[in-house]
Amino acid sequence: MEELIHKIKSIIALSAEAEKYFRSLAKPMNVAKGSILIREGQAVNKVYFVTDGCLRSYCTDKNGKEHTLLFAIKNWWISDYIAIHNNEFATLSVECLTASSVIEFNAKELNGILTRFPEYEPFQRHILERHVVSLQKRILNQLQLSATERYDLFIEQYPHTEQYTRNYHIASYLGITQESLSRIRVEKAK
Amino acid sequence: MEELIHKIKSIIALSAEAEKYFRSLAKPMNVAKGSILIREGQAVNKVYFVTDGCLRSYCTDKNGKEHTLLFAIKNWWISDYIAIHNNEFATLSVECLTASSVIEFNAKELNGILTRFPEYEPFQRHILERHVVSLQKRILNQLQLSATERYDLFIEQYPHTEQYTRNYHIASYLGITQESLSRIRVEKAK
DNA sequence: TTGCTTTCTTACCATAGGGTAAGTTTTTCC
DNA sequence: GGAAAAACTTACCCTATGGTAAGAAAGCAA
Repeated sequence: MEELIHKIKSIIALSAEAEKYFRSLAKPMNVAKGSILIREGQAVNKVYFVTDGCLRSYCTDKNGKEHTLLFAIKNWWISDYIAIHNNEFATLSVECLTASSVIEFNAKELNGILTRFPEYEPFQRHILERHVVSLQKRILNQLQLSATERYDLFIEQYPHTEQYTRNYHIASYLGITQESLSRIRVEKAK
Repeated sequence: MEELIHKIKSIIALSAEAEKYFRSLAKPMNVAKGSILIREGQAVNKVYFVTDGCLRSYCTDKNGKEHTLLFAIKNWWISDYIAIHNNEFATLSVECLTASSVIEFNAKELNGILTRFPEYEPFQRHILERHVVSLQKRILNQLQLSATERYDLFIEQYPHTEQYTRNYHIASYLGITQESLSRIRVEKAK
């Protein structure tokens, strides 16, 4: 929690009052491995800030195959923003991959802070801009890199994440099958 | 221009003063087909709002192959946000696919409006949120759909865009070769 | 219109990655 | 610690998409 506050203060000047309000919305919690924080098809009204551990958001396609949109590690936010933005039911699930600590916020309340304390806006903007940049890079990587190159990049970008994730979590993030990832690993080991 | 102002006013209450300032930053211009507004490797300090026509942003990979990140049609913004956010030289180019009308803004100046008129923040947030949602959907589509399905979706999402674009523009957006797209079209025609 | 250039199509074969299923290893949990 | 479950690997063959190159069509310029 203190780290998050500190992070916010590094971006904006947070008044004592706004800080107090922000803290009143925050609900720190520990979540067990395997917990589902957001479930496909249900209403979404929470967003999570990860203080420790690793979570992922994923969707399930018509054949029952899972596709990972995001791994969230320390200092990332995770939720189903598509559902929140469009005011729809979740099309994504958010799953806890290892025992983690998160701070839960009610999405509407967290948005409300922007009305009450407009000084908070630049922080939110910072988060969103960073998010846009990382999504754009992901798309460009998907378009131009081979599966092996994407895997190498994943290892580089999420250095300690592999220990928390199953093989098929990573495969479903890279857009390949678990078996292909296994083959890639064999090749790399040589 | 009026449409953009109108759009802003539908999201936020824009004071007369802020509107005046906003207008002072806007530089409407007509651009010819084939113009390059942002060039890979150069400094980026402009963002463009499309009022008419069609543009695209793309990168060129190590083999000289182009990959389209975005088609921008009426009412979309386009630039190299990766470069702007990271304060780097452009890794993307922005090209005009048909004679178009755009409004040019200096990126820093446009950002400055947020400092001067914090009331503008929610509009910027709206743009960014919409952008995040559309990028996330694109990634999920890329992960779960076949080339044919992605093409169908493209036709649906960009209904009149095909007339402005070359075959290889669309192919490079879908993540396939021009030849594959050609084959897909033949199949669909049957 | 005529020719030149660019784009699109098509035929051929090549290859990255997918699917299945069996076997192996690792993890879980009692 | 040991049985059961889950995850991972491997061998086999399959399919979607890629690459090349040649030819056809469309766009453009004079």
